[in-house]
Amino acid sequence: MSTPETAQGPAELVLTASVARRYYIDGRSKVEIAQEFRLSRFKVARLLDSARATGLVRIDIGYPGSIDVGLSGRLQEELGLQHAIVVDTVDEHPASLRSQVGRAAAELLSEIVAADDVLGLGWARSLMAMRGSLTSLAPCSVVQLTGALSRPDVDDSSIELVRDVARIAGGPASYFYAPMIVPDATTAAALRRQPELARAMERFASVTKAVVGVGGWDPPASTVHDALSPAERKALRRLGVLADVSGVFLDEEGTAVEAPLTQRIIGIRAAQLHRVPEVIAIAYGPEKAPATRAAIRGGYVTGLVTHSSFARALLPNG
Amino acid sequence: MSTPETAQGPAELVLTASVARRYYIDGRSKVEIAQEFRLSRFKVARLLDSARATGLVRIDIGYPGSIDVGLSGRLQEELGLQHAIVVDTVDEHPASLRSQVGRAAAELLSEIVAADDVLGLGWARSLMAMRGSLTSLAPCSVVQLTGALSRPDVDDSSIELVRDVARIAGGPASYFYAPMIVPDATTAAALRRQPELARAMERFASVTKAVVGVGGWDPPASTVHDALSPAERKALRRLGVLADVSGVFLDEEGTAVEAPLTQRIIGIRAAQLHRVPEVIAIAYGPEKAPATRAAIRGGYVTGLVTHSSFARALLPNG
DNA sequence: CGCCGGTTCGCTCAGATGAGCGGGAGGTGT
DNA sequence: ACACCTCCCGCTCATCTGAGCGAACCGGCG
Repeated sequence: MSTPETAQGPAELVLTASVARRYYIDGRSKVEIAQEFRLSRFKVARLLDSARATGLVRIDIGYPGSIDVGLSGRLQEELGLQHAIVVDTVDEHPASLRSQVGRAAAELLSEIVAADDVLGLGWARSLMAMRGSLTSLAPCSVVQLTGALSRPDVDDSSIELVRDVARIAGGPASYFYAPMIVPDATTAAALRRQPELARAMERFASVTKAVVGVGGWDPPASTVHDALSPAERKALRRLGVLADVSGVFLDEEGTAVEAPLTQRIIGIRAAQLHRVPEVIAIAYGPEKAPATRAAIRGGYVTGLVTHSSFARALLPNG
Repeated sequence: MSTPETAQGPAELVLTASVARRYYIDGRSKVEIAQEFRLSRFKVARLLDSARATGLVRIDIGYPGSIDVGLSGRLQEELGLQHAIVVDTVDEHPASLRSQVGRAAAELLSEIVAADDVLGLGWARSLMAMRGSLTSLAPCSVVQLTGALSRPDVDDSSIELVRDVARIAGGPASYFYAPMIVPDATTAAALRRQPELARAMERFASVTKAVVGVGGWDPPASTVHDALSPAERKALRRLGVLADVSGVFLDEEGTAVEAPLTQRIIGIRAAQLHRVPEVIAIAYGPEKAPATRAAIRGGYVTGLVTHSSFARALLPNG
């Protein structure tokens, strides 16, 4: 009743276990095993089936490192991502999360970036953390995707990021000196016409891989959000903006929202970002899950590096 | 240094894990997996190999019941036994051991005895324990192999055992009323000529499976040993007797020893026992390991039901 | 610039494997 | 006693899989 258990006797059980060991541990073929035990190969196959069915043989996919491969795989499959890396975290402290996720992102980048790639970088603290762990990279071009957004608590600038990564890669860097948000659309347009910026922004079209942070509006957790006035925030919220990805505003469905503020942003535009074949978001802190979901839904993000609780928050069921 | 770890990046790791899940858990073929992931089937094979090699996929053979299948298998293989059942015991109390081992023996008997078998039964407390757990048996003949050996602490007689088992099996019983050891060879010879005994003993030759206990002389742990006088014990020891199996005395090599006492025993003879295709010993209490080893070495025992510490004592290494 | 050891990749082909089938043994109801 | 049923076994055949091989690629090094 309580134990479904196999009805077979102990001799068969021992035989089954021995066969299973020969097959799974010693790696012998069923034909060999059949000869050794004087069985038909069909009998061997049936014994192995029953060993699997009854739980005599247990196979589990382990976690030799800090990456939760199970969650990663589910995330990748269920959200249709090209890459998904979930760091298995117990410590949920933001700084710890950021460094672990940043390290995973650095490893991912080392792995998937080739010399002929053009790597676009957004601006986020998580990207800084990534750079901190980045030790090697194929000699690709590195492109700055947005202007700088100064924060009192972060002294690194966006430009430093791009130059550092380019230095590690040993490839050319495309960067420019401009703020991410300017006071009005006219200033922005003027800035964009500057030869230096115009040249840098031409390169957006050739970006093949990008790494970005994701900012959330609801709940608010975005570097961009923090830089705005209450009125500006309210305006965006009225337009249904839920997320920002490298200065691109998205609603719940992941559709790009053209806000007045959009005109004042110096950086890659929605259409260009959408055309980048691979956009990897680094996201931590489960409160950003809705924003990230929107970005993925809209196709603005095709890869994700995050941590366990975030992944679970993102997944439809558990 | 401390972690040999795979040198591959996280994306490959996740891919490998996903492929491994498809293959090992979902049971898909490598060809299918190759199509799903847009890989060659060779690549899939290599990923799976690396998953095994790096420990990403762990396969272990479990223990759903109380039987230690690993030890059982080793015992069976390394000692060349036809059957070996090792009960996984934590409690080493003799009575508990006896009942657990007895139960396993009962299950083994239910499993391997067929209607056309002739089942011989020796005399030992462990056989009593087996009978207590025996609930079903093919309708075979049951044959008493030795006379009775009364002990103050055991009220069941050998004959009861044979009749009980025959009743459970629903087959004919062959038994006789005689003591196991008689005072002299002449009395024994006279007894053996009795029609009743002679008829019963004729059946020894047709026994196809037997269950026996094993008695040890060094250290002493045998029902037979206990029934002897100090002088008799000394005589046997001088002849190199180390074990008794159903009244058959064996030396360290497992060779049958013809002692004066042998003539005084009513029961199956060494040569006849040796011809029984399958002799299963029920043994518990590691002190009997040397005796059991001798019995197996000599080919008098071809199957064993025992417990963990006994099995380990029996095995050459660990 | 060309050579070379090492590595990865995908091919061929023989051998291994799984799905499905039919046949026989043993149990069951009439 | 008979038909029926179910389980278990081993067959065939199409497919899958592993071992070994050569081609292509890569990163030094002369």
